[in-house]
Amino acid sequence: MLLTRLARVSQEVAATSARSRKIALLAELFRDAEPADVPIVIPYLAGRLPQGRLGVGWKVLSRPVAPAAEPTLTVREVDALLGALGKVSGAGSQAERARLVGELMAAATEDEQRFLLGLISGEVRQGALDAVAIEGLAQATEAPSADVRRAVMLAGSLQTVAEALLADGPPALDRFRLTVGRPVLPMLAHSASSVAEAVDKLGACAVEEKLDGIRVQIHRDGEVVRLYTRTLDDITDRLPELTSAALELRGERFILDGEVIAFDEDGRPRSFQEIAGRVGSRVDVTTAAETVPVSPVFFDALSVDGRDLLDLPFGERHAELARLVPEPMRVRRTVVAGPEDVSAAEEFLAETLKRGHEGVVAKSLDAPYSAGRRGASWLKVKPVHTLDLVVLAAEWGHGRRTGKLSNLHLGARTADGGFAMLGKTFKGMTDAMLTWQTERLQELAVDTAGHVVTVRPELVVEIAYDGLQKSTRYPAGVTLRFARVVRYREDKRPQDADTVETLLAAHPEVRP
DNA sequence: TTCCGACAGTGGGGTCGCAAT
DNA sequence: ATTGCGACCCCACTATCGGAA
Repeated sequence: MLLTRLARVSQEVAATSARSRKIALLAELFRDAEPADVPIVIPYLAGRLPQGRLGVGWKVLSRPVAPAAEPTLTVREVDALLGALGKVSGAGSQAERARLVGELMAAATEDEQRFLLGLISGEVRQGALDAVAIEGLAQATEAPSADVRRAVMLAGSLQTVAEALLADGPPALDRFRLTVGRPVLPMLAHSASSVAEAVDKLGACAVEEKLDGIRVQIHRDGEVVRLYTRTLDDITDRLPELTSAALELRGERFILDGEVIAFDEDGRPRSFQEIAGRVGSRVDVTTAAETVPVSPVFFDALSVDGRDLLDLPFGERHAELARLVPEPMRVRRTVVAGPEDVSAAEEFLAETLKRGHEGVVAKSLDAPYSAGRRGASWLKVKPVHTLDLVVLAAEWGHGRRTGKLSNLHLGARTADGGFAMLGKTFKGMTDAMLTWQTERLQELAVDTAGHVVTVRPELVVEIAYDGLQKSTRYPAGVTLRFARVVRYREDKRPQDADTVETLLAAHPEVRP
């Protein structure tokens, strides 16, 4: 199949906003793909490269290359070239990668270049990723979409399911079962603004500590243990403590879901930054393990002794977990009967925060494990802090925010009467706010060159954030975690904004 | 008819590791 | 040695479609 066909379909998919139309367009293309093209065409149209990342980013992609006049590239040629690109390493590799990208782009027409650019940079912006591609695949093969989706979650890969399905038809879906050693996409949580709201929605539920670490799925088959992250990367070699912990458990074969965290000498949880650094360390694992030893804390069991527990209600899965995992290695929790019990849940949240954790997750006791989905049966509750900060500058947006000032630079007052930048945010704005702030900030602009518009520090904005963390980037030595806009405070003047001093006082556990 | 779940998009900060300077 | 870049951890929120209520 020619790449130009994919580029054209991707453009059509992007042009329509109707999801049903996107699905139909993808299905038509999938039907026409030759078997050898399938493992390439499916991920490409889901906006992803089968090779994953290539070591090529904006720096290389932004170099313009004269396009070819006629479309001649086949998807298999492109795949072969990108495959080679991903394998380049060692000295001179950056130049070699740039050369290969240049070669590919020179062989592509203008439309194809645009498509390849989006693909390699991970920004296809066609309004269809895996979930829509799954629907398209289901339509193309006349398989029930729920079955296809389930198979993809269990395989952890759209591509393998697509190949099997297009080769052998719907019966091939039966081959995808929960298997120890093959990671499944983890279940995710929604947010609730309070414990009361969460308990109200769920009724009888477990309220569990929410630990601020790294999600881990642990597989044991006899003496073999493997660990996977939320995105199904294998991190077994980086966390030897977890392998030991898994081997000490009573079961021989199981899949558990949990979080990796670390404690300091006083038994307080270490900061997310320290844990993420540890999990990210690959080269000198021994030293990293001595500096920041980690522990697993489990909260769910997906498979025990070859039995698939995914469809069991959470209450029953937890009973299995409790049989296998001793108390200290399980997440702390309390069970509430319903809204009449909300004070117990609130008390548990207060205790959890006192122990230094992030918040709680309320989980319905009768919900199955919805792999890969952000089910409404898990609701996280975290305390939210707010500040009044001053807008120091704004950046022009991309994609659907093109032409709008989007990303705000936020400052707090300093002792000398100036402002210290604490970070940026583009979150929480409605379209109306984007339009309004684009106009207002341009009135305040003092420097409009480049993609950052610097403004007079006069506009006060209320910002919500999850916490403070250390920073080497910002002048106060700290930055806000997950900052988002609540509303503009036109009733406040910049001299009414919060100061760095009060911010630091509110978070005594964080020192710049 | 209205409501709500699921999705895609828009990027944020930090850290590590590798290659280039 | 230091710097720049890319990959991957964590994440919030809004707009929109389309099925459920």
